[in-house]
Amino acid sequence: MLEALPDDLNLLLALDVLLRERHVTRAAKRLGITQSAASQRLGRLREFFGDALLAPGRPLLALTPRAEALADPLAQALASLRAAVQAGAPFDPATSERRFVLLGNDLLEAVALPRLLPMLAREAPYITVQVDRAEADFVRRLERGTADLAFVPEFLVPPSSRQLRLPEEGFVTLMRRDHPAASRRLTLERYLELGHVLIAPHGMPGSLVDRALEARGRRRRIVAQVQHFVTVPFLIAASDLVVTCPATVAAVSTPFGLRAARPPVELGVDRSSAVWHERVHDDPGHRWLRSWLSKAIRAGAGATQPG
DNA sequence: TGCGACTGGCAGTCGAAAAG
DNA sequence: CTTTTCGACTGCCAGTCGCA
Repeated sequence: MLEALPDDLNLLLALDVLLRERHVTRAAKRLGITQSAASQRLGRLREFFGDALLAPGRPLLALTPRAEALADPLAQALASLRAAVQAGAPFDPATSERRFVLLGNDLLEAVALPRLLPMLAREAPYITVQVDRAEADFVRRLERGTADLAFVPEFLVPPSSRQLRLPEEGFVTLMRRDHPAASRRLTLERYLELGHVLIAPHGMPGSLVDRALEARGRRRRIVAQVQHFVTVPFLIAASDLVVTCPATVAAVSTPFGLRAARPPVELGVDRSSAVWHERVHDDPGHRWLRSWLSKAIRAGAGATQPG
């Protein structure tokens, strides 16, 4: 009879990594073992499950149906196990070698990391932080435990999730300081005559501005669409294009000497949240991360307002 | 009975070579 | 280029034996 679990539970850790990477060499690096050792673990897993699990493919190995069926339950089980182990263990930031995975956009990297990293150097020198792009599957990644926190628009937060609301912030329209429109009040008619940059992070729902304009039966001319916030100041400073964006973008654009104007359409405020899964709510390490986040938010409150 | 030394089996690692 | 296989080596662990 097939045993329920392999004798060596490290095999399941290896399987989890192999199914994620779909590449024996890369999985070996992540596991901290040699490629041949990873290959041998895969061999034992194949024998245990009586299935190839990973079939030859390019550029990545292909998951068999059995492996597809195993991937999610295995990831969730391991995530629960890690959470259980971590919940029972004291968390000391001074000695912890934990890695936190944050999901967000490049603005998170530009704004949060410069505050976070000096604090880590001071209080938690062995902890590492990885920022991945927040995409439509962020809920699944939190569930699976492959991410710790996601920074997303509030309307995307699932009702069941734990969340910390980030400070609301207004929108501004940015243009270069000597832009022909910079010296006059930005009316709706003038706004619609301009060429616009649309920031549309990959995989996330689209533009608040265009929805607001559409409600009034108007349309703007989008000349360029980009995925990243921090590249926008370069575009704006070097062209006659304008961008309408959260005020934080203006705050990180200071070196470019851009002019921030009040958008001529009512956009309300930008509401975002930091979201995490119930499973890690009581985890001491996760609590520590969130307490830092709360402090950083309070310290950084009061973003740039349009002038 | 407890302790330390020794031994054999097993699993894991590495480097090299073969295969696809 | 990547994966698989093979042989040599190493470390761990359980079992055995001798000794106090």
